[in-house]
Amino acid sequence: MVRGKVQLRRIENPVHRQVTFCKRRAGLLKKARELAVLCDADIGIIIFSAHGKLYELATKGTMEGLIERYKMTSEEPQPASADVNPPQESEREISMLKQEINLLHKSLRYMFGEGTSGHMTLEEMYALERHLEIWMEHIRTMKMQIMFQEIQSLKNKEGMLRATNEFLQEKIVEQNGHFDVAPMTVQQNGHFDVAPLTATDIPYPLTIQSQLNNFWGPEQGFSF
Amino acid sequence: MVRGKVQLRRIENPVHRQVTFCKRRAGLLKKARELAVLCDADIGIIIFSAHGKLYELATKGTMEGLIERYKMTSEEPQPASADVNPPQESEREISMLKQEINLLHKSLRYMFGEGTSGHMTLEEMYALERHLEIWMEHIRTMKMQIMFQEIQSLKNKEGMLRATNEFLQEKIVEQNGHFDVAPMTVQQNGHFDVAPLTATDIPYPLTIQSQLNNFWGPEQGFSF
DNA sequence: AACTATTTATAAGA
DNA sequence: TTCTTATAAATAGTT
Repeated sequence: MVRGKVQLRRIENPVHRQVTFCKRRAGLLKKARELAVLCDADIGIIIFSAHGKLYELATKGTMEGLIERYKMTSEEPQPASADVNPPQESEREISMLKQEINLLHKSLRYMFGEGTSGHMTLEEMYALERHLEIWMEHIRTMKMQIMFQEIQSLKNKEGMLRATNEFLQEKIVEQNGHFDVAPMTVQQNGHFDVAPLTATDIPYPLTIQSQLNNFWGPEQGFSF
Repeated sequence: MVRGKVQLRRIENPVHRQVTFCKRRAGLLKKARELAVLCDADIGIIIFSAHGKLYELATKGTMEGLIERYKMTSEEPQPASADVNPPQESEREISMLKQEINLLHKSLRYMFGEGTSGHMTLEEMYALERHLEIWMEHIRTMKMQIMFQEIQSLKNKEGMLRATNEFLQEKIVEQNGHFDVAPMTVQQNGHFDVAPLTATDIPYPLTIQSQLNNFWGPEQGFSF
């Protein structure tokens, strides 16, 4: 454009070309900055020199941000491809999602006793606490159901055995006319004391265990 | 500029601003095209007007192509900052993370019976199946521990009561010289049959239930 | 990198 | 928006 109009074609002289590239590149970026300021526009410019060197300008935020916005805007006509956020948004979202997944994994590990809770941060512990409150409700409900079943079963068995004992004792009294068997008592520690008997090493039928296995069942109990 | 130097600040008059935007935008793009041709450069320009309208120029290939090249070139020098992925990568990652979180939430809901499994897709069911396999291992382990404790406790009680019964029967035989009490048997259904006794509505001491509650404990059992 | 003669871009007005 | 035009800005060629 000066001192001899420039032809709109590649400058063959490498030195001339390099100089012109340098000058015009600066001019282009200056014009872009002016346009951005004067007209309140957001401009991103990417320039690759003939040798592949990168020059860039982003008049607002980062180039990545402008690119994201570009993709959002230019893809809108095709609403098929869903959420393309600005990059800070994307990164924040990724970070938050990763955090949540991490917490869920840790929670599961923690719940099932695989992880050492020492690896959790305080923040994670707070979050986990909230989750655990909900889960504890479910667990308590399940526990209560199981307890109820178990208690019913034991009540039944205990009652039967006690009735048998009473019956036998009555029989003895009936036939003997006097008590020489002390009444059986159930202690708080869950052990039985029968006065005239040393209750060590008393054999018991395996059928009891079989029945219990059947009651809990390999597919029953906690298998929900 | 012309007829009065232009201040490098936003043009307040909206009409002037719009006109200037139009003119200078055209000029900028023209300059960019000239630079690209003269100096054999590849240039991409993204312009967002103040109202969000997009204008773009790519002197070689498509804007997407230039963006890809930009990301490749600009990320190479900084291998330190971790995952600044190309946008498809980011989107894919977000999508996958969201999917996993969704699955975990659904799994928890499913596990604790809140959700209707009908809302899960086949893919989710497969993934959940893999998770459940692991969790089932933990649950089974826990169940086995509880079963073991319970069985030990019941063995103890049953053994005690059986010993007591045997002792009482011996007592009777000893004093009577003959059997008129049928031996107690334990059936597969978990009910006791005592020959001379109709075992309905037999009272039992509440201490049994108290002991069981203590055994499971409001803070014991599943409270891990 | 600096200079400068010109061309080019463009602000204001129509 | 587009055209005109006076003038500022950009820059090719030179040093």
